[in-house]
Amino acid sequence: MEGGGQLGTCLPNFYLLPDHHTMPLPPPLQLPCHPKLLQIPFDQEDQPEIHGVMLSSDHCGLYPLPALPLSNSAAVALGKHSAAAGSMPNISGAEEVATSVTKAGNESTTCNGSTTWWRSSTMAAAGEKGKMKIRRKMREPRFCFQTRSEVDVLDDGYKWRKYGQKVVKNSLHPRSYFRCTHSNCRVKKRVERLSTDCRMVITTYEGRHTHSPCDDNSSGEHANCFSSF
DNA sequence: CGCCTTTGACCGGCGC
DNA sequence: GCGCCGGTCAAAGGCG
Repeated sequence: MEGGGQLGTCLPNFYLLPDHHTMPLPPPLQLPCHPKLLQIPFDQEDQPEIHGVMLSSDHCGLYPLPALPLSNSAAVALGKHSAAAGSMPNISGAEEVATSVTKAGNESTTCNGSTTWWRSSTMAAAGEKGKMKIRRKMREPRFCFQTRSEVDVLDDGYKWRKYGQKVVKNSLHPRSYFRCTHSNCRVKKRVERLSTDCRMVITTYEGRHTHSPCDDNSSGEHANCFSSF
């Protein structure tokens, strides 16, 4: 399964967000190694939307989890507040936390949006193939980050079921497709290794969880359960 | 026995 | 229109 060696959680459960709400966060990714980069994919050109935070140095905790109703400002402030407040011990300074937004079609190959990722959900919703094109541009929020790791699949507190693996062009390593096992939760993630550096793992989340991580871990393995969503 | 991974087939979008 | 490509499905087998 997933989640080889886990690194100890080094992040608090709460961050002060810019709108002055104290938002409980899900357990951070428990990375077996150092995440190097958290990229922020975009959304539609007319609806730019930040989906994550880019971290430029080594950290042992990230919060790209789709359960977060991150607004644009929230995503930015998440990094700034947490770093500046010194609540993330491994973050050396706020200046190392940056954000970026790219637009559709300008994605890096590591975060490249699929052309049909929305198919199953929209097909189910539409009930017929002919209506798919109408919904073509509807996108789930996505989080993409890059991690240096020996294991392919990082333990982010959620339970995933692998539903496919595909060798993609210009990549030496196959891409794996996962779906959240929680009922009524359609969050997906893709995991692949960089062809240029096999130590780097690219993880892309699509959608937002409708539940907390602890819903998937009733054993209480994750002490940082958040209960507000 | 239930849940998981594996893997080939299938489908639709997109570029030419 | 055709072929390539990425994403998903679903059957089969494995494992606890």
